[in-house]
Amino acid sequence: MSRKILVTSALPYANGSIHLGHLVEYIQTDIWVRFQKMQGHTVHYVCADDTHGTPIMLRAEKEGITPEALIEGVHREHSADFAEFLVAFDNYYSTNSEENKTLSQGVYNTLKANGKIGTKTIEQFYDPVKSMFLPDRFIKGECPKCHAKDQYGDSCEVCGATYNPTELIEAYSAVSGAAPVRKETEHHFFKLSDCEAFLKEWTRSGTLQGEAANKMGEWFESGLNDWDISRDAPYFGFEIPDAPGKYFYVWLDAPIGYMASFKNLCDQKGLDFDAYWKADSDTELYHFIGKDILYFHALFWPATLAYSGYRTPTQIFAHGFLTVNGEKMSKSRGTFITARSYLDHIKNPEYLRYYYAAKLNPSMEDIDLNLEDFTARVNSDLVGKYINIASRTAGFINKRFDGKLNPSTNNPVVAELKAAATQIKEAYTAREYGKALREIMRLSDVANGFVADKAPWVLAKQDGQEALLQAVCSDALEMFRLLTLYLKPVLPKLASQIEAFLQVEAMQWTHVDASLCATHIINEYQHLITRIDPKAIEAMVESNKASLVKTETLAKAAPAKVADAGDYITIDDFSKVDLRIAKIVDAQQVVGADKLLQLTLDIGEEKTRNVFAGIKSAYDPETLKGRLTMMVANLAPRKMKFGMSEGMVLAASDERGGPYILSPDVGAQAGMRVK
RNA sequence: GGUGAUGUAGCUCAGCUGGUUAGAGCACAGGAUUCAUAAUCCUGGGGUCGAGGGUUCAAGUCCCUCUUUCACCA
Repeated sequence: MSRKILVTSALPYANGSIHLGHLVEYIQTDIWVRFQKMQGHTVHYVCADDTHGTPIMLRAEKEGITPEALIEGVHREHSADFAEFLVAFDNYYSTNSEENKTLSQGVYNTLKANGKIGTKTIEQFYDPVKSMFLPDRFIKGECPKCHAKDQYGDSCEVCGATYNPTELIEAYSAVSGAAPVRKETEHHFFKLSDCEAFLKEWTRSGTLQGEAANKMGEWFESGLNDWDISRDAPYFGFEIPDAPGKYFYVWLDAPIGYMASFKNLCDQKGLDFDAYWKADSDTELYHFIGKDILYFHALFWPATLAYSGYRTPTQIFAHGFLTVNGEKMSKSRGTFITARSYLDHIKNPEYLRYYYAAKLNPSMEDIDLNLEDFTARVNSDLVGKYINIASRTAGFINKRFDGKLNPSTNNPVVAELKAAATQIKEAYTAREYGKALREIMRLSDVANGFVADKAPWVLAKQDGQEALLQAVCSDALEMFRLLTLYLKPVLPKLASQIEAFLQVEAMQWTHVDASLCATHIINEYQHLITRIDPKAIEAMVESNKASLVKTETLAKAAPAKVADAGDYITIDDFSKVDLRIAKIVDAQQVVGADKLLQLTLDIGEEKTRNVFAGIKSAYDPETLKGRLTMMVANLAPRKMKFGMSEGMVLAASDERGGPYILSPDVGAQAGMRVK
């Protein structure tokens, strides 16, 4: 019976590149989707970039572009990465879309009509310079436990303590450096506490893995709190319909992005959206996610759907994280490897797909990418065992029989391979990819054993054994065909090359029962896959270290020589320089200037100062507005091409980089003398 | 700190509801073979199953304590 299945992977945040950790999920999902499609089911696989929120807004600002331009560039990059890793989405969309806006607002309105939305006035940190509320991550300060400096607002990276941003000592805004103030604001909440009975029932209905259900139990025990779903302007996202200046928290519209992406696909393909999302839908809906976002997908998401009139997910499949060489991915060790870097060095994405598949199971355990093991395993399994079966037998068929096959009837090894189909199918279905591949490799060993046993190279030298030689090699290629079919969800590109080589149609699971029959003609065998050169791995790791090492080397470069004895100045000499803390009230591009920005500085005088600073190469004017820095206030005014410059802003630079303007510590005020 | 998971041969991992001398692949050693872009086949060495205690006729598998690593704490 053909099933109708909608599958999603979590939406990657449009704030960075896809790396090997992300790919665990997309490869896991893609394999499952390809497998289900091979079964003849109707499957749609959708995803999108998650584009909203403060980090995106601030990054765009820092880069001097609009958020829309930022996410468009990232979308292009992400799409290319996924395509090259053979992750075959039926639609890869964006949460910043009309469909998503309409759906999000619709969900909100229905929740509200159902009495599930409330408002509460809360107190939050506010950046008075930037005029915006600050997420915890953007508040830094001294850890209240171990007194480490510059720790984030939620936890300390030095001692591991967790706390509220209110507990930070000498808190400051990571955006402007200003001391945050407490400010009241009204927020909208989704009354999750009202949904407890529903969620307890839903959790128990087979929708979650065992470990995930345990985790849920823990959350139920500590009690469900209402969920804060609004954020104040400025915020990059969707405005709440009946609350001007309030926006949906990114985590509200992100999962709705699954629906929006599918809606967009429906409009392209003429599919029935409601058939998949209406409350009593008989289609299946599966979300693949990382264990870190279980909370959002197992609590908020089903509750949101249930109380806004939609169906809930059939199952949530959570996976663990990726470690590299047994440790967390690390930039300094060169193991923080981007998808692009892998493609540049290793080139073949199917190696990684194979390795991940060999490691994946249905649990939430972390999986390890051991680079030596990766090389050994791919080379041995794929090249040594699997491909070798064709490589060692196709030559005889091509050279001696013009590509014509003539298999035996009743080969027991072929029968064994066919009999394994059910077991392999069950393993894929249950996301037991490791188990499936172990079985397939065991069968490859059996096939190689068959070839060794029949020794076609001996038959080839004996007169009168032509028929047997042809049968042995034909049977080996039939085994190769079956193995390829079993591996196709994992190695789709290689499988299609092999389909061309064997001259067979695109393989479906039912083709297990087919056979390469007598007189079938195959193409000339060409070597399909090469071994991984360990040097490529080394080069990849090195290049990911590169940027960091470069910085280190530069840092070690001799700093400018400070002073020779005799070149000292006196304190009086120094006092001649009137250094002041200046607030950058305004910053503008200077038309016609290559290096200059025009700054309007407040140093506590009645009038602001106009200063031209040669920092255009390093700063976007927008990010400077509101910042505090330091200037020389008593430098003689100088007429420049673009106007009068009434002072000088100080900035650091040498061959290692720059210019970097200075920032005073928290507490400094515009106009204070620096001495 | 609390909670969930995790620790099985050098490496990466299987071991279902407890049941004969604990398995696989890779790596390693010996042999065979030479069709295959050094691939394949056969044989072998190697583990007090994180530590300690308990339940049981019987525990890697159940219970308790400690410990390793990872994650989550909205």
